[in-house]
Amino acid sequence: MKLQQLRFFVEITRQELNVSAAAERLYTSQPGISKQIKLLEEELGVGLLLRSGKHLAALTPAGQAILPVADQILAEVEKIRCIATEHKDNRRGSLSIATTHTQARYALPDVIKAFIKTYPQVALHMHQGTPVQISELAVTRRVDFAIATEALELFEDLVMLPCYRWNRSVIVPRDHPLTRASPLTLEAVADYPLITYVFGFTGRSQLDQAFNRRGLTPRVVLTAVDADVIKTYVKLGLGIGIIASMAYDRNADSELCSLDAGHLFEPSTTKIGFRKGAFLRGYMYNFIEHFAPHLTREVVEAACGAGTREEIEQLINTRDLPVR
Amino acid sequence: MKLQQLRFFVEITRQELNVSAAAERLYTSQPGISKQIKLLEEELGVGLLLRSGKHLAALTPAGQAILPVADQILAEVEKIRCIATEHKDNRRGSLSIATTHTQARYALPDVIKAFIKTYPQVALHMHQGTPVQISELAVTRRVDFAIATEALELFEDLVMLPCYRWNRSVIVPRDHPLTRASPLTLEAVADYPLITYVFGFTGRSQLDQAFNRRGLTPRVVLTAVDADVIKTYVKLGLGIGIIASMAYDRNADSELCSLDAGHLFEPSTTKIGFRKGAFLRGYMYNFIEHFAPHLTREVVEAACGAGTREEIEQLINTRDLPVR
DNA sequence: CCCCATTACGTAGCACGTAACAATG
DNA sequence: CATTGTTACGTGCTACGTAATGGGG
Repeated sequence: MKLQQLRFFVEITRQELNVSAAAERLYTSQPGISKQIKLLEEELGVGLLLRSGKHLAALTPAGQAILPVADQILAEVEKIRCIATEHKDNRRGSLSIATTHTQARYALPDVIKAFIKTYPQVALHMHQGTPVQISELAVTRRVDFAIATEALELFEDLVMLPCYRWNRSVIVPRDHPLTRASPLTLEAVADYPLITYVFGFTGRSQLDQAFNRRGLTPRVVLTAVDADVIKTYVKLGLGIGIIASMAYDRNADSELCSLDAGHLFEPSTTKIGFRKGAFLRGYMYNFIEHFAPHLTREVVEAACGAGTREEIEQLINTRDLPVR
Repeated sequence: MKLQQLRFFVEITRQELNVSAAAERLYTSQPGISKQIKLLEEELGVGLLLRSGKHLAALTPAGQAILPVADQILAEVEKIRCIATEHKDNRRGSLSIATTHTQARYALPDVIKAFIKTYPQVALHMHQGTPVQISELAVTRRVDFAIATEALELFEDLVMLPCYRWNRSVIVPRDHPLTRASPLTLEAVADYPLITYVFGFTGRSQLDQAFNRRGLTPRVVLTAVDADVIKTYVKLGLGIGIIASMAYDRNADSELCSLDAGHLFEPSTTKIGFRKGAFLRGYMYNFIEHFAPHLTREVVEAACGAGTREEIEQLINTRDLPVR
């Protein structure tokens, strides 16, 4: 058995059983892959792929059972490489982060800036996507970290650490009637056409929950994935916006007025997630701690050692999180 | 990176950094290993082994970090082989069991007999040793199962499933005064010179505990690892014996009398253990279930999935175990 | 008829073994 | 001086690429 053979096998399944595509992705020839797979099957004495005529149709039961193990092996080979690099030069490497617009635009810049300054030799890669896409990137090891408020908990293979809590503000054009409503109530907010996040983004679920619980059905006229778009349409007078408080910038958004709505909604928690069993470089621990000071290396390592999410929750009490 | 290189590296550490010994054990040449290690270090860009003069002195920090990952990879390669064999022919294979004399001689024979009959193509290997040796064999994957009453719980890397409970009998020569003591008491037992198991074997700790709790210090004149030896010396009149009840055979031991002592001692629990993450062949599940009928495949799989020992205890209530 | 997997075949690279060498206790 | 690790070198194997073949949709 060769590591290559496992690599070939895994890649074929990743490419939906298309050997040619796998060959291309691995920069090798398609007959080479074909042959190695055949050799592997021969050595194991059992077929891995079902051939129907001249193309691959499915995995055999053996193939299905072996695939996750092969995948795991390849991940651990990477882990060895990673450990080696860490010991060779712990200031050089790369860091891939997948996150949503909100985090990338409003929560991360300061951290990233400081990080680049501390680790100029670490290549940073930022990926953006929906919470589900982000999580999948982390699960499939294409990024080191996923940072998001939603969806991370859906993936069993992610270690997920709460970073900070935040709440929302209602943003309205200057001298909008709501600026005089004091205190601000859900009912008052529900009176106006609403512009907010798309479902599945940036704590949208908590938002809906709050209205539902009060039996209110706000008139949502427009949804967007990011606060910048929302603010733009609020400025156009199409409605009032509800966005994460951190997304309001007093200077840049001087045409708008921000009304704190922290008392109207349950706070949301932004989390950082990474694949279980991943090897974290020294600078990765450092990044996490920059982003969420309570997540020291010790805490993160303890959380990795913990088996279940309940154990992690015991380690990190959500109520103690910093609030933004 | 090649699997061989990892194999070489792991084997060198297993052989206490002796490359020649590793070469011998892997049926290859020592220069070959030397070179591959060098290549591996070169590829990773970091030393794995510290050379002092002309022999290896220690692992570098990188080597220490990489070793367990390499070991894990090799284990998973084996796992793949194992899965393949299972799918190829699920009645053929091998089963290695490490256990103590007591289990091998008195608890296992029936199970083994039935097993061999069901799976004539499975090569059975029985290893004997102290509970600690047995556990280590399982941890280092040299055997599939460890079966013992003691020590298994000391090894974090073992999944450990309770199989049955048992208690002790006092064995005495025919027409010994104790045969007329009714009911049998600890005090009465402590009056006579005692022959029983060596410490660390076959529930010896529970035995000591019982006496201690009553402030008794029995006069132990002889200890042995197995009941056969104990019985021999009891027959010679050197003292009375305390052995696992199952070790008394009415026919073979007709010169001796067995007095049930179940009311004097806490029952002991015999467990079966195997390395975490191991792939269990179909016949292995079958073996376990033969040995401990409550450990069905479903229960065992659930226990493997469970993270902690507490979770396993919830699955398998010790008080519901069969008693022998 | 195009796409895709397999077979055939040649080559370049490399893993491994033998032999010689060096260092250590 | 015996043991052990490294260097040198030759060879046989094999992984991989190119070209040709064959089946399916």
